[in-house]
Amino acid sequence: MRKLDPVKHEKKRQEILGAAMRCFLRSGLKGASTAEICAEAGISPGHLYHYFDTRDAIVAALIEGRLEKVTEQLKAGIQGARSIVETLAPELEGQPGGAAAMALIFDMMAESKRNPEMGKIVNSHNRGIREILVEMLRYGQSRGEVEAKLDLEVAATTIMALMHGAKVVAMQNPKEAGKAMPVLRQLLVHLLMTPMESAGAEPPRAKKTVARARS
Amino acid sequence: MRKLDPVKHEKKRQEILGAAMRCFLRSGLKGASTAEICAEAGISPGHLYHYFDTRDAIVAALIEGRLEKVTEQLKAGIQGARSIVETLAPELEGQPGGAAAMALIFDMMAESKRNPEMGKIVNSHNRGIREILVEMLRYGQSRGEVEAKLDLEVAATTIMALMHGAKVVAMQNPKEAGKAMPVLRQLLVHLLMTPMESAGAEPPRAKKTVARARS
Amino acid sequence: MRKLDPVKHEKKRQEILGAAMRCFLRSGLKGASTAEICAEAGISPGHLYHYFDTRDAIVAALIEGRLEKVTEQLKAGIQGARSIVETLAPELEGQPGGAAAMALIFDMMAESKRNPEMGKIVNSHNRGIREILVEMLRYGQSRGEVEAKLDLEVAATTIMALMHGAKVVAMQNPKEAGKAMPVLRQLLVHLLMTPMESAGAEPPRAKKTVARARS
Amino acid sequence: MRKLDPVKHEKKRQEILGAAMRCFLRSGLKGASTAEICAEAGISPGHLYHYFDTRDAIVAALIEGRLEKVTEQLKAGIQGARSIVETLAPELEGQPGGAAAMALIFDMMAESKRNPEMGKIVNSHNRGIREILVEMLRYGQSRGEVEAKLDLEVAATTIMALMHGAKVVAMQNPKEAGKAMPVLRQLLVHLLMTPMESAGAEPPRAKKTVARARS
DNA sequence: CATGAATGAGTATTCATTCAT
DNA sequence: TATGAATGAATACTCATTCAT
Repeated sequence: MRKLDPVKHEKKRQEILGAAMRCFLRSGLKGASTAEICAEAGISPGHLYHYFDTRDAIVAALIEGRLEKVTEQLKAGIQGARSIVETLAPELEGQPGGAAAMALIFDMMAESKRNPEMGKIVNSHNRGIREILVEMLRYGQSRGEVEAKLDLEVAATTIMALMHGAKVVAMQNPKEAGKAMPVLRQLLVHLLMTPMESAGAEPPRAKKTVARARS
Repeated sequence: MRKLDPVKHEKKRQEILGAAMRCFLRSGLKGASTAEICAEAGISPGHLYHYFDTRDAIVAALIEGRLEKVTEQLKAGIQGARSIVETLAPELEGQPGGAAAMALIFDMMAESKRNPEMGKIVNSHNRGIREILVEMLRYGQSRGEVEAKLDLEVAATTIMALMHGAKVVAMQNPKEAGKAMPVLRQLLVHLLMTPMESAGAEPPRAKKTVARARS
Repeated sequence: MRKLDPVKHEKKRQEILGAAMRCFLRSGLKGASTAEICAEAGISPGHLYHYFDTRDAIVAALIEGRLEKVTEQLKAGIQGARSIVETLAPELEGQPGGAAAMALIFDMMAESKRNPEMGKIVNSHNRGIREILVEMLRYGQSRGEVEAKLDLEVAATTIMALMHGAKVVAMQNPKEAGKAMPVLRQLLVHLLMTPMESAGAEPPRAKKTVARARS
Repeated sequence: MRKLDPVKHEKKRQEILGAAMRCFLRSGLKGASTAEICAEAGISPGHLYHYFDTRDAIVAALIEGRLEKVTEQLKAGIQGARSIVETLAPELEGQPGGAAAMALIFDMMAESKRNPEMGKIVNSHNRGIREILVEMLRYGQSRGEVEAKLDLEVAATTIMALMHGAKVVAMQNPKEAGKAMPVLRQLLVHLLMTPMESAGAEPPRAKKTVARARS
């Protein structure tokens, strides 16, 4: 008798989160008020707090959810045995939600720099994504898809930069960005595959080698 | 809004803009209130409206100023007869203002997607920057620094993606990003030197070089 | 509000009242919310209204209960055949609950001035207490413990003033108040023993002195 | 040009405080909302915060003001060369504002137990009042109006208890309280003047006396 | 040019209470 | 008997902006 229906509760929670997402897409992370969210969700202002302690809790849940989704997609890509480039290609293109979704992502990034609570969430997920990328690259190395001597950590960071950069230009100018995507893809290929001329001589600390990064 | 002494007026205006910038860096584009700005600028709330019709006008002026600065820097670089890579290198690295400055840039980008007024400003400047880049690349071609067959518009867009991507990772994880910057630089070199149409072709210039990263 | 098992119902009611009292002591009469009370009582917000029609009903019940307790204590004192001074002495000292309990009493007194419903309750109990005191004094007269000519109604009011005054100083400054209590007790003795009509007369019983207090 | 008219500012501030006091008298310290206060003062909700940082700041200012008034009255009394009893007599009677004013005083006392900020204010003023009383009593001793051996600190505390007790009964039952006031006055006289029988032998620590107080 | 008084809609959040289950 | 979903008015407080001086 304690919890009559935790399933229903969670369902409503997700419903509200959906409404909140629509509001944030429409009005921005700071621009959407609790009133707007309640109206969108079709609930009373007080009722919102039955599901979330705080407006920030909604934002946090949303960021977390979004990042989890990205993580899952990457993970799914890695397990799908497709080539790394094919797996990452969609990330180099626009988001499904379009410009608004990307604007929201930038809102979130900016917010995570100012609100330490969200900074933690975002940072932890960034780390998670980089780990996935590293794993993906390592697997790529074992298949010969990725240059063996590549410093995977640094490569992962670089890939993230490519992904984010692609998103920015996609947001600002989708048309031009579309044309640039194949180029970005070629840069990605180049990053993964660069043939090393100084191949013969690899000293333990790899003097003339490529993509050597040290933590 | 009448100005008796236009010089002094403009000076004060810039002073206020400086104060506003400090506030925006501190509290975000939406987070800084006019009250905060007035306090920082040492003026009364009413007086603010002698210099700006609206809070948004401050934001617009600030965005405009910031973009003009970037444009000028690029222009200065092009005229300094340095190589393209050298000119663009600083853009691949962190901003002077640090993470806060980058967070603010993302605030601005997000805002420009939602506020059409600012969208216009940002778009026009984006176009300006791309034109500068194109010009820069064309000049590079004439010097043999840039592959002749490169589609300059597309290359410019790609460069902008690299620049933005670098900023994002620099904001989120300055340490790792520092290591990735040389790699991004190598990708830039590759972009300029490679005939991108011939997919993944053999780059004759990628000799001792590519993607060597070292902290 | 229907009660199937009146005994159990009343038991639960008292349980809730206890929880409410703890909340009121902690957060004040206005400061404690129904939510806080429900949490403390371990029941759901809706369930509270099976036992009380209104938040005010809880307050009323609590005031009533508290006053009944005081009344009973006084009655018990009177029947215990102890001297009046001994019976009243504890009332001149601090409350068991300490400062919080006294603060709550003052909350209640203030509330009773503004909420007529509670005013009635408090007034009726005040009258009850005065009657008890009068009865007590009359019995004291019959034993020669109380001056025969004393106006008992007035004396009872005065005693109530002493009791309340003691509580105030005990709440505000328990340390100093502790030293003043014996003095108040002497004033009580003086009140009972002196024919008050003869203004400032020579008190034959004030032998070994009054009001000598030491810091 | 800095401050156009600090006098006007202070005047308005006092005006608002007056309105707030009326609200607190009407609805209680916790019961009066900022909206109610603004309406009573005839200002907009936002404007209130031009004069006070916080609702609590209003309460604090009000408590402080009220206590200062009491302090001044006592001081005026002491300097007016009237007898102590005459000076204190009005304090034993009802407040000018009637029951509501007293209810508010009890609200304040209760609040000062829960809000440390106000606790400080109230405590400091309580100390101030006790010091005035002590001074008053010392002066009385020099005039022979007060028994020489009286412990002035303890006597002051006792007097405060009488004053507060008088207020409580005045609030709860003004009619009966009116009759009791002369008795309280006699108790006060008794407290101040009690002739010590064990007068000859005053050991430093007052052995055989009565009203020996010890914590 | 400059002040600060003034506004009123808007902010997130809390509240006592009701109701379907 | 008991739950927790749901309400909507109320809470203290902030905001960009206007205006008389």
